[in-house]
Amino acid sequence: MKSERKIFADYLVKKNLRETPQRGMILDAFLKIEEHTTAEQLYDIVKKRDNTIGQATVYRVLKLICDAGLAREVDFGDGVMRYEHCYNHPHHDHLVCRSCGKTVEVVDLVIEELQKRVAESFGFELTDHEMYLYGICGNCRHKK
Amino acid sequence: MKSERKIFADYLVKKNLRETPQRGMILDAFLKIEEHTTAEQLYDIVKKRDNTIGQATVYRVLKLICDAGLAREVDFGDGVMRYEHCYNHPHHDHLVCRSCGKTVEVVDLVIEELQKRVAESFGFELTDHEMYLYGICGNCRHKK
DNA sequence: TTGCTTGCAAAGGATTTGCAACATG
DNA sequence: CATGTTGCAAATCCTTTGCAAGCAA
Repeated sequence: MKSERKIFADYLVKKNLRETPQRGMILDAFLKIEEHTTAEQLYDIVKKRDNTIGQATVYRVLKLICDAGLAREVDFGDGVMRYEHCYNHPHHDHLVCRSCGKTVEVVDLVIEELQKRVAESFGFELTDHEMYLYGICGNCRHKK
Repeated sequence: MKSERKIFADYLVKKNLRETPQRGMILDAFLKIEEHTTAEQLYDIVKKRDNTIGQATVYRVLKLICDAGLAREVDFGDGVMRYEHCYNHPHHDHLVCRSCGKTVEVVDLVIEELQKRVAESFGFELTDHEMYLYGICGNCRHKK
């Protein structure tokens, strides 16, 4: 958490941007949440501490946090962008329960390697990928 | 194309929905396009034949076409939903060029199998998945 | 002081919906 | 005829932007 704040501060300096209480609060709130968050959830949290804050600021700061390499956008295709921690949190994909929404982070190195090969076999140089596995989790299956 | 129309007609009957010239036109236009299409592109095409048609109708019919099993939504994450043929067009994923937007359909059975196993290893029963491979295609790489 | 930041409200873009007029079976 | 269906415009939803006032450096 210390180093994240430092990274953000350094990022602001490097980009000639300013440190403000709003930016600090939003970053702290984001760092405190371990799960995926939406801009609105973050806004609700921060508003409790300072009810004059605007949603636009949350959106703007979230963008900065991503830019600083501390967050990453995750799109589950439900129309709302989610954000997850990026620092000390290497690439991974998501397994999502269609029933309860629970998500699990997954990585499979063999899949990653095969993706690269598939891309290459079509003459593409793979830059990144997105993979969402949807299913029904054990809990939900047993409830039925 | 014959059978697609038949499938759609059967679907309408089964759901107690009606066959209308608009639905026919939109389905035909969709079937004629082999690439991914957006509602707006389809709207532009259909409007040439009948300029009184409304966008809402296109959106509504596109939903019916998906429901009938003839189309499938594809989300490249750029804020616009695309639709692709589904009939006689088995599951596949997409390889997308970050530079020119060109897309290639890909399938890798080993990856598919591994996805299932990864899900199972977390107690999930895989229902479906989405995989988008992003990269730079050969053409774009050589231009630079 | 300089010019980045903020909150507000309005704007945006894609998609959906309410509704009265209109067709289909 | 009873219901679906349509086009229109207004409404949504999430996110972005313009702007004047407010702050950081």
